[in-house]
Amino acid sequence: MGTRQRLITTASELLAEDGVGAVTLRGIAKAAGVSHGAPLRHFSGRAELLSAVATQGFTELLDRRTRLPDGTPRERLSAACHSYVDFALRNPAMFELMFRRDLIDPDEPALAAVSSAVFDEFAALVAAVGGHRTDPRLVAASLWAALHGLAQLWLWGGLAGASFVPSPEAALAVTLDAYLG
Amino acid sequence: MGTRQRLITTASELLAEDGVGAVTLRGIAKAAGVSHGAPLRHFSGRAELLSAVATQGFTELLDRRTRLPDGTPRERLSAACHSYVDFALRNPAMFELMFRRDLIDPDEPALAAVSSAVFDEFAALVAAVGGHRTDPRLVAASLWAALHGLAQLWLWGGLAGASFVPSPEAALAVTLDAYLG
DNA sequence: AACCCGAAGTAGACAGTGTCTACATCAGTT
DNA sequence: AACTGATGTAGACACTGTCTACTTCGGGTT
Repeated sequence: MGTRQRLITTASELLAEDGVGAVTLRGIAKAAGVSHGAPLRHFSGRAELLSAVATQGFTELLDRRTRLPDGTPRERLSAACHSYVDFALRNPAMFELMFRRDLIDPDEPALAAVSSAVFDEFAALVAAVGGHRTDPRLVAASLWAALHGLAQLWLWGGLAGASFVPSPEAALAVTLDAYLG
Repeated sequence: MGTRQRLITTASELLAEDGVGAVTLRGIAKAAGVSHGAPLRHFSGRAELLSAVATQGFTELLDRRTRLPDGTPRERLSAACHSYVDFALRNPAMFELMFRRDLIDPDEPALAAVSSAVFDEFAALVAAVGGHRTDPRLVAASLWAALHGLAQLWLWGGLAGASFVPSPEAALAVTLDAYLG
């Protein structure tokens, strides 16, 4: 495995183990067994390396979409929604990195391609269900945002101090009921 | 105005002007006209200062809730939803700071109090509308997450590269229609 | 009045960060 | 054989947050 790929792999491992704050260029280099300047021979800077890591995250998200179980369009859409929230809760650091535009470069071609592919796939699932009053892609954007906010708010622990703490599954059920019920 | 309050005010101004990345402890001190070590006489560290700034953000959010126009419960809830997204889009840096748990301390008493008050206020608005099949607070959590995700996704520009770019107003309309329609 | 003491501010230091530059190594081409 | 470009190293620089002396100064106590 070349140094470039090992840097990406090492960064992914550090990310999963110690969180976004621990993913430092020098730390990655040390963990990969190279000097602190070596990463700059393969990436223009930290943003480009982390963008490559985030691209892997979006790719896994896309893979989950293509491996949905058979069933009615509605069942497939519901499974995709569960899958999105499940991915975020299982890989909190990766999920955070994927939407931290101060750490990654959203204009990175590979990253932009796979992230918009994720949206297009999702929009196709929404369109397949049908029965909407407006453009399915508009509904898809709204529903995706709802899922995204659910994951984000839950990871943030924003409701931890409130008087009422719902489970993410229960909140997701309400969300799906609102859109699909 | 005491130094402590001036530090908070200066930090808020820097945040609004130059974004989250520019809000550095030393930069705040310089802009406030004190030495780089002075802030530590009033705050235990960066997290405590930024938590105070974020608390002001949540307080403004709460103020918006208490100044909703008269009308039916449904109209008031709709106005609150618009207000939330509007706040996020108008104050992107503040909105980002308010949910960056690596920069602030969510357990800060004042911050935890006002943020959960925002949720409780919102849950009360949802409950006033009525007609839900489940606990209104559960619906409130789901709807809040939808609004939050909408603002977040829009600020992130995640759909900028996609083949279809909806306006935030249109997406919000779909969201409200799903929950209230 | 003399003393003290704690709060507030300053300046310096330290480790850590991303990035730049000079240098070394080494395989492949001409 | 000599050059060349890619790859890696080591050092430096400016910047960050935080810690630790050191000063300054105003208000109470004795």
